[in-house]
Amino acid sequence: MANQTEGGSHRAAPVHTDPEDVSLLTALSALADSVRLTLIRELAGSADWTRSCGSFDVPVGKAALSHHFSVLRGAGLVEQRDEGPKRVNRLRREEFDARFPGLLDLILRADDLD
Amino acid sequence: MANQTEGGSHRAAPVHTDPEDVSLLTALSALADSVRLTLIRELAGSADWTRSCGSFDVPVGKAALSHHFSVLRGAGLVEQRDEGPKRVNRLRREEFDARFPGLLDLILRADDLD
DNA sequence: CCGAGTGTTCGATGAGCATCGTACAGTGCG
DNA sequence: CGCACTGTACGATGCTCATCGAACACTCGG
Repeated sequence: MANQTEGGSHRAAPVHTDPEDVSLLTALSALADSVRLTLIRELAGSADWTRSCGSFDVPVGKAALSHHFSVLRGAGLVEQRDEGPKRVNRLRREEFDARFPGLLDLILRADDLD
Repeated sequence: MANQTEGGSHRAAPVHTDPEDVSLLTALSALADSVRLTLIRELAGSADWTRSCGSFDVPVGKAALSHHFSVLRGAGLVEQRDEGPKRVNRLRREEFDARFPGLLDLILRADDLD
């Protein structure tokens, strides 16, 4: 069934995955990409719901960017919400950390990527 | 015949990478594979230098197995040594943990892979 | 109601990589 | 020495995935 609650948006709601349902392999695969790593780290440096998808400084086009956010949602790392014409993001810190303790901290603490 | 000293082996020594020189992306990429994850976990359940490469229960041929160990070495996760005709392995727990604190523990503690 | 801005979807493309089979190179045992 | 065992090197193959361009959908401000 569609879970389209209140009758505000006529837009396809982003599909989220609960971190509890994410396998270790899925989580690691989602993190093993430089673009997604950058997204997560930039997101971690901003307040929740303040960054739209297009506001990130990554060297890929819109289509690829949309794909990356889809992967991040599927790994339980990012939550999205439609706000006007934009889709704003939130890093699921607590939830993801409960499933994979320390992993997110490790990613954010690292000083070099490549 | 007892153990061989420095001048004994005429065999190509395995190329190792110090965990300190491993990037986060390289580490995550190495871990984001079910076969390698299995190798690491099986290795963690055995004493150091007791497991030869062929002694692991993974559904791949010799060639692929050799490749996986090469990746694990390159990520600073595994150390290898030639012992007679076999190549025995050791999980670099302390060293890798010093570079990426908690990551290895997380991998080993996880109860499901996929 | 139109147009600018934002993001998704679709099909195609290219690169990387996991895998295999085979040939090759050491090692040690009989 | 010759042979079984172990692992690596190499070339080929097939699949996954990151990316792009273009078309489409939705929102909001004139």
